[in-house]
Amino acid sequence: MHDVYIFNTMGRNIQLFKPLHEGSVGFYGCGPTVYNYAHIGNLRTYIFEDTLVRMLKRFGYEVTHVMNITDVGHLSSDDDTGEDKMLKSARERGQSVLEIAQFYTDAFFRDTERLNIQQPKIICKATDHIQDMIELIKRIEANGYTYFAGGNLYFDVSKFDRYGELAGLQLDQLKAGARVELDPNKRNPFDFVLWFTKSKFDKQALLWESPWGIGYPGWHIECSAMSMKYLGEQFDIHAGGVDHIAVHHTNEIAQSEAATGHKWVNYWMHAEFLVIDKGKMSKSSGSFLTLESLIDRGYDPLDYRYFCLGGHYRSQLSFSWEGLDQAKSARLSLVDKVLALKEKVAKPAALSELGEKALQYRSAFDEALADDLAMPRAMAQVWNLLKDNDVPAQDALALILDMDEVLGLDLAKAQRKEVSVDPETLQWINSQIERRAAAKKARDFATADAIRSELIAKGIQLEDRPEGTVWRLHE
RNA sequence: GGCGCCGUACCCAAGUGGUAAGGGAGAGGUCUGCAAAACCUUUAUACAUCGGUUCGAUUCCGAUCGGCGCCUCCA
Repeated sequence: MHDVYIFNTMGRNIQLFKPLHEGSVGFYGCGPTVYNYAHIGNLRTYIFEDTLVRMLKRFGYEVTHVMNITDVGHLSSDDDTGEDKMLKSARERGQSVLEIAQFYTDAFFRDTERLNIQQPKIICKATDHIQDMIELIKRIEANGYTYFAGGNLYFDVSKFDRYGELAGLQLDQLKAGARVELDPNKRNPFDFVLWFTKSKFDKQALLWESPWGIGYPGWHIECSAMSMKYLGEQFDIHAGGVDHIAVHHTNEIAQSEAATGHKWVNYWMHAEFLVIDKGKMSKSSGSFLTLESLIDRGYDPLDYRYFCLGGHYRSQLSFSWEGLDQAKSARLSLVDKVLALKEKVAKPAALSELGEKALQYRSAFDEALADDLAMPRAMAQVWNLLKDNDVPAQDALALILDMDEVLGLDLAKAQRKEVSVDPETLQWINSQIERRAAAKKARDFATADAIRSELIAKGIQLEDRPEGTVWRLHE
């Protein structure tokens, strides 16, 4: 097992990762609220989490990855003035909440699959765990951390000493929320709702019985309840986007530890934003790009995955079409190199028999991974390996495929796109190639070049190799 | 108003107290009838600005300018 260092938001420094149970990792990643499509900024975070899990597995850990699906309780604001996002979406589209949730859940996993993101071991829906949430809230209440006001059960942050530690919040800066419309029921602006029974919006189907009345859970409680259910009352790593630090995760910590009386999560990891036009991508600002829209523009989802691998997860990454083009070129080049290696050697070397040079690259690659998931440095090693002519081809192939277990670029399955061309076109192309070969033989280069031009105009690029002419689709 | 982050070549992006990884793009070359592909070489004399600490700073400290994020739903 390899030592792994990660940046812990709690403490804001890089720490040696020590799992609760040797050899295994309990990992909870905040999942999507399924009221709309995920945009590529959201997807960056899931690519990060996937890379993290792959890295831990590479170093010998057994990872139990849990992800929630938020299909209720996530309000458009954190007091009772907000409307539930799911209900709002359902109302606007004239569909049931169930239909909306299912539709966008499917869309989400279709995206993650196309990005070669491995499915979490456990995927849990909030609506399937209402009872777990109620039980947890009862514990919080029994421990004296709650109060009931205006029909809702609130968490009283003043009762929790360490409130705000994750984000470095200071409770005495209450006026910080001056811009926000305050919920008059709250004793403290940072208090948050555990259970709603009252809201000005029509709740219809999404209501459950509870000790506090018929209603629905606050947003934060689902992550506490479900993570504890599947990972235990204390577990190793909890990850999400940086936007969750100050509110969502801060509140999760407060309620979780208020319920159990002990520490909940050991390491907090947060992915920075994808920014576009000097701002984060968001559903409201109009800068909303889905994976589908990238595909429509001719990109492979893995181009985007490669793009994300180019920046460190704790740094904002600037998205631009030019940047995506660059990632696409680089990825295609990588695929070409792997294909060339595959053509060169019958089969890759066994990892246990790698030569010294290859082992050096492997070691440097692993060092980068183990140093807070430094993917840009890891990628540099990939390229250094591929450029080094002193590494035997079978070693290089074995190692690049080994590295790809973490990169997730699907290099093992890499193949030339040309295989998808229909037989008729194929026959035509081959006949053109034969005509050109004949012209070349007769030293009629004008005709030969004309044929080549005609093909390139149709997106077919010829390559004269020593063993004969081959072609490829040209983009 | 409070808290935090960032500013590295044409673009994306690492990194270090002792003068800068990698990728894309560009340039030159080898090969080729010519291309393409491949390969080779090449592309940052002040790493935003101004001070300070230091033998020495891009890397540490302070200020300034610019950008971003969170504090409000948000990955």
